[in-house]
Amino acid sequence: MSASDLFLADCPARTTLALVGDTWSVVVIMALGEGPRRYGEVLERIGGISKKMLTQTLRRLERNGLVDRDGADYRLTALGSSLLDVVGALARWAEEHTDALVDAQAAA
Amino acid sequence: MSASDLFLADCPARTTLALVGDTWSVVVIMALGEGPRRYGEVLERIGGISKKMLTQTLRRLERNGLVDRDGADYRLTALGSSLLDVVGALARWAEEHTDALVDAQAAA
DNA sequence: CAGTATCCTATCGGATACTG
DNA sequence: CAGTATCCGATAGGATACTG
Repeated sequence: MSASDLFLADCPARTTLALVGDTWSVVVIMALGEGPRRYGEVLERIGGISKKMLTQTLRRLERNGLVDRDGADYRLTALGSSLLDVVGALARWAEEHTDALVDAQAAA
Repeated sequence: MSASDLFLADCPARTTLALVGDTWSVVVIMALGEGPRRYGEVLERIGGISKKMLTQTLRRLERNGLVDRDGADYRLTALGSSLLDVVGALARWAEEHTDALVDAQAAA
């Protein structure tokens, strides 16, 4: 079914998955999904992120072509926007199922 | 728009996001999405995963109510299945946009 | 077969202080 | 304002060997 098999070790899709496999990428993408933002705006929008991690996350997203940068102005690229939908679904799931997750943890 | 705001630092959805914020959770969920599997089957299905990480990932998913366990038989719970759709979309995105990602990295 | 135990390195991520 | 530099602890993750 899949052209490239996610279950293969050398599959590039694995690398791609790793892109969102960290604490902040998803949240930063969501933040920029609201529109172009300046560094300081993103920093304020996202509670708890440090300047270090914000810079680091933005640089990686930029390096992977998901974010476009002009000085301190950041915005999603077309590629980044296409990820926004997927990531949005993930965030929505997270928000909707938080109770169930918390319950499960408590029961364990 | 969102009941719980993903951008707030103390939002439980953040914790939930962290659940898939690692290398293996998504792949393991995809693997179990194909049906109930035994430990060794999952290990063989997923290239490159170590026994240590498989066990660790399965335990965490179990603790969070996404995976049900009976001895060495594992399967997704209803909650886990609901995540499968979302995670599937993510995996599909990863597979579809691999080329663009690779190009972007090369250009950088 | 299904793990556990141990060791090791790399990365994650926060705190703080500094710079142009 | 928009970072960079440095230090620190915690976790991720691989390799290998061992156990019932």
